[in-house]
Amino acid sequence: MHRYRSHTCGDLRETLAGETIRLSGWCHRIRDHGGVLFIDLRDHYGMTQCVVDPDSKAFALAEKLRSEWVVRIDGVVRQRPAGTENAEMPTGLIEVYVAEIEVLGPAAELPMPVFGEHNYPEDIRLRYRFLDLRREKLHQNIMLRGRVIDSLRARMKAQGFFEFQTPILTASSPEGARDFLVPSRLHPGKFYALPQAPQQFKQLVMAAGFDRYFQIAPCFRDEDARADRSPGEFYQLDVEMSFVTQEDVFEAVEPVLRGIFEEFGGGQPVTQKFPMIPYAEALLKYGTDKPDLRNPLVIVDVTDEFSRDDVNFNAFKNVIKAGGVVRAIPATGAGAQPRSFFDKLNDWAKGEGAAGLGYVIFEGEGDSLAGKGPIAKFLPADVQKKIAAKAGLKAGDAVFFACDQEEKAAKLAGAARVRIGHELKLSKTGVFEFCWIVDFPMYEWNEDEKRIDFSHNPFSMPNFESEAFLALDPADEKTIFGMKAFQYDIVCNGVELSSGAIRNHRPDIMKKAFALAGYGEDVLEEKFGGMYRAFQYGAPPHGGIAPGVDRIVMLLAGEENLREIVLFPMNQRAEDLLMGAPSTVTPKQLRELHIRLNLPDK
RNA sequence: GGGGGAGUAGCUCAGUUGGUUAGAGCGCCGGCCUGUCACGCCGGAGGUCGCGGGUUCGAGUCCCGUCUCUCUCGCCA
Repeated sequence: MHRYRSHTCGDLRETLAGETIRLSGWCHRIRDHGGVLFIDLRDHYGMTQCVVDPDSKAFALAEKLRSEWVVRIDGVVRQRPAGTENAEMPTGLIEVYVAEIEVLGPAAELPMPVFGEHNYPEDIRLRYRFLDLRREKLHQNIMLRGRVIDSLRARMKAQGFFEFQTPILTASSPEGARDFLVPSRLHPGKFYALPQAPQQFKQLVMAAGFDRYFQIAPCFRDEDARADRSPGEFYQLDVEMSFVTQEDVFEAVEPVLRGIFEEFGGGQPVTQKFPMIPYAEALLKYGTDKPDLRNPLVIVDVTDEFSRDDVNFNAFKNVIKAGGVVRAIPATGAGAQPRSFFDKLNDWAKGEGAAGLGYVIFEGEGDSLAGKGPIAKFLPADVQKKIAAKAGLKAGDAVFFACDQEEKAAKLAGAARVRIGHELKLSKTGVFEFCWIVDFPMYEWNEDEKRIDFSHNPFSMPNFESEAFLALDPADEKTIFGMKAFQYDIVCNGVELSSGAIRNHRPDIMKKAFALAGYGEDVLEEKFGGMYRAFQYGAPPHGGIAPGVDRIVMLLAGEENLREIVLFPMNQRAEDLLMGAPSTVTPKQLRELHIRLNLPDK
């Protein structure tokens, strides 16, 4: 017999009745009836009910066991007496009659129970993560994560992709997120940085003549956390390929994601052909570049309707005169809602910093729509009818209006759309709705620094004829801001899963692209020297994408926080409460690095 | 960095208008119990009410400060 076990706690079935076996595991739950005592023994594989009675020489020890003690049990498998089977347990037809118990690891009183599905404070869960991970849901989530990553690898390899490893200690990059810095001992005063993503490396891999790169890549960014954004570190399915168009990237990646969601999504339907939505259209119709398509509401622009001479609603007209727009958010079926529904949304909008949300409720039969509500009287009947037609409204529906400068109005309308869809329970559930967002603008206006800036990735190829791009006048802002890039996102259920681009592999176009954003060639040389150099010596056209592994697993696990699908996550303040990171270091360590602390006064 | 919420027993929470000895469930300790699977019954221990200050005859409760946790916005090419 093996020192610790002959079977796991998930193995035993009635076919093994009569056999002498050995199990090791955790005492999940103990039920002591005095004369008979039940121990649910749990391990990674399952749970088995073990029984002890006074005829067993293990009885005295069994009475001392407590939750989460680790024990070895020797006993005989037997069918449970008729009427005591438990259909909810895979091992529920049998039990183990215990002959001997050995305590392998006693447990102190628990700061949080493993048994049950209660919610516990995050800090306790994180400090005692090893206990939290024993709980069924979290344990399953971690196993799901591993299976998803296995499947991603298999699917990528099946498509001819090859996994490469890129450095973790690299150079600080000037754009984007804050870097995590690592001081160099050999070069006092200099620092390595942890990669925000292997972006430049994967492009260099293409320049180096490899093809179809992928990596389950760790990425590090020193930015504040969100529910769907881990502080510090996260993983991407990093992908890059040579001699490809945007469509080639889509065709490579779409089946991988669709397949993963079909394999692990619990049978929930997955979008078969991801629709392509231009960025500008997404902002208009959904008020965001990561629309949740489960929500059927579609925003429309009604600036023209409110601009008409026979409309006297000056609150909006004055904003329109100042360059603003009016967006209409349909609220299907909201006519039946109480007044408080409309007031609550209005209050919420004010809390978001907006002036408010105007609304009209439509009543009547068939063609005889009649608008009601505080601002209906400012709108002539045919304007009401036009708005209703545009927004697809009928009697019994309502419509909300967001009026502001375009960017703000779109954002508010988008948030209102989500809220209205949620309140009215209009969104589909139990589906994964995917889409591509395409045609991102290449440049945007940087209001803080009053200059033209890259709107996303400075390495993206502008969607613009090469010679015309090289000849562009930096003062031609209309053309510059109207220009799109070969830049795209994948969105699923309102979660941005992935961002990618066809890269700018031509040094001349890159130089021009940076010049338009106000950067000289010296900046290009200094900050992206390796890559810029590589592109001077024969670089292939290439492009890629990088879906966020953590967010994929989060969606598949049905969780709303990344901490539920990561083994040892940090808290919101980027602290690891279990390991005690970050921590102070010894003066010797600092001396070797030639670092002296200069801490802020408390 | 801004805003919201929270902090009372090991854990989850209740605690009225400021008023006697701060309670319940789970857990823990002891006792009873031979078929439970959220076992049941009886008893017990366990509290700096986050911390500091203030108002008051009297503060878990009101005020000020501070710390911690959490959500959210800024931020995340």
